Amino acid sequence: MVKKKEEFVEEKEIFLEHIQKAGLRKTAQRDLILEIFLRTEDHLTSEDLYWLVQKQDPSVGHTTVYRTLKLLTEAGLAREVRFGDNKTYYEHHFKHEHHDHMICTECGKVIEFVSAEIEDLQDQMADKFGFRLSHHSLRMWGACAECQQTSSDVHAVPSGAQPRVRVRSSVGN
Amino acid sequence: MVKKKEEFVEEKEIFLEHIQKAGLRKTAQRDLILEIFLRTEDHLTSEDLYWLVQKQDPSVGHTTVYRTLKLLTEAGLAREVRFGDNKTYYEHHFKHEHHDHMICTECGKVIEFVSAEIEDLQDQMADKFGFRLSHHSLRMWGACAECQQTSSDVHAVPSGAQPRVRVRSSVGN
DNA sequence: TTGATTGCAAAGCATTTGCATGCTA
DNA sequence: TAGCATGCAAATGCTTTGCAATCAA
Repeated sequence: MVKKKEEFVEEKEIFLEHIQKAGLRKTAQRDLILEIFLRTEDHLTSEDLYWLVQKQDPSVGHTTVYRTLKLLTEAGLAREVRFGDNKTYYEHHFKHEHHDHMICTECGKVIEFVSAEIEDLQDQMADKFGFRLSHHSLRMWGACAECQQTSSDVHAVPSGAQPRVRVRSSVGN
Repeated sequence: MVKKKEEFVEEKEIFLEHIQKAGLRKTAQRDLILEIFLRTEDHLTSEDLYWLVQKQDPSVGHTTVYRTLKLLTEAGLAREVRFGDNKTYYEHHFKHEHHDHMICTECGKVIEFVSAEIEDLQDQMADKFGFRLSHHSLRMWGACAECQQTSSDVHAVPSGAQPRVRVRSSVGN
């Protein structure tokens, strides 16, 4: 069973469709960038992704990675997130249900969580103002369980790709 | 009754205290910037505030406004917010209870709202992960009631100071 | 063949920093 | 008087743009 060839079929189809609808073209660079992006389950900056792409094909430039990430975002495959260090991170969006982030200001760990209750309240709040919601962002900063034990004097969010802990959770159960 | 002299007494005291504790100095520029910031109930960028300050004293530079806003934030009088146009806005923080933002992507209007229910759920979620929360940010983007009626082709958030609609609200009542 | 795509270098933009001068405490 | 504050210019860091060469359709 040849698994490799079959990975991310759906995502690639979506990308192709988006590209064609917009009258754009499929290129080797875009394919490679998409491929590597999909393989990396992490929060990546354009810079981070650029270096990963470099390993496979040193001829690809910064600009193309930036532009492709924008494309992926438009296509609904990626989502931009910011954690407060003034950089734009990208995460998978397709088939990843909407989630929010808890960011540890000591070690930089990012916990993803899903809360249907919070989403419901948000929708209710929007309704109340006649607001038609397109998207939202909830981030909570603080110290994670581990960092509360180890008292450290490092307070900056470390650079580099942010580890991702994915958690589905509702307050109730 | 001389009202003018008595405005923002508490805020100014807090600022002075902060300044002295840090071994810094009270200056005419800082006083002016604080004064104007406090008088302006809006979401302001450093740039916005700079121009307001310019009107009163053209000798004040960009840098000082930037630096002073940082100071005000440290002192707990201001809070940084971002609405997605890649600029840092500042809003009053002292004696303004924590609130969240609903941002109209058509006209740029910003609605502030407070939801105790959402805050509660956030706290519960943090507890669940042993997270000690320091602060959070919830923003919701969409089309406001007015903009849903007037179909316009303007989609960018307009530049300049963002109008602020302040609303205290809970979903329940 | 046409026009989108690429990569480089340069430009943009918001923000920060170095430094000589000015001014509080 | 000591040393923090200021304002200018220059530097920074991330992102975008102009453009000539390349390449997909």
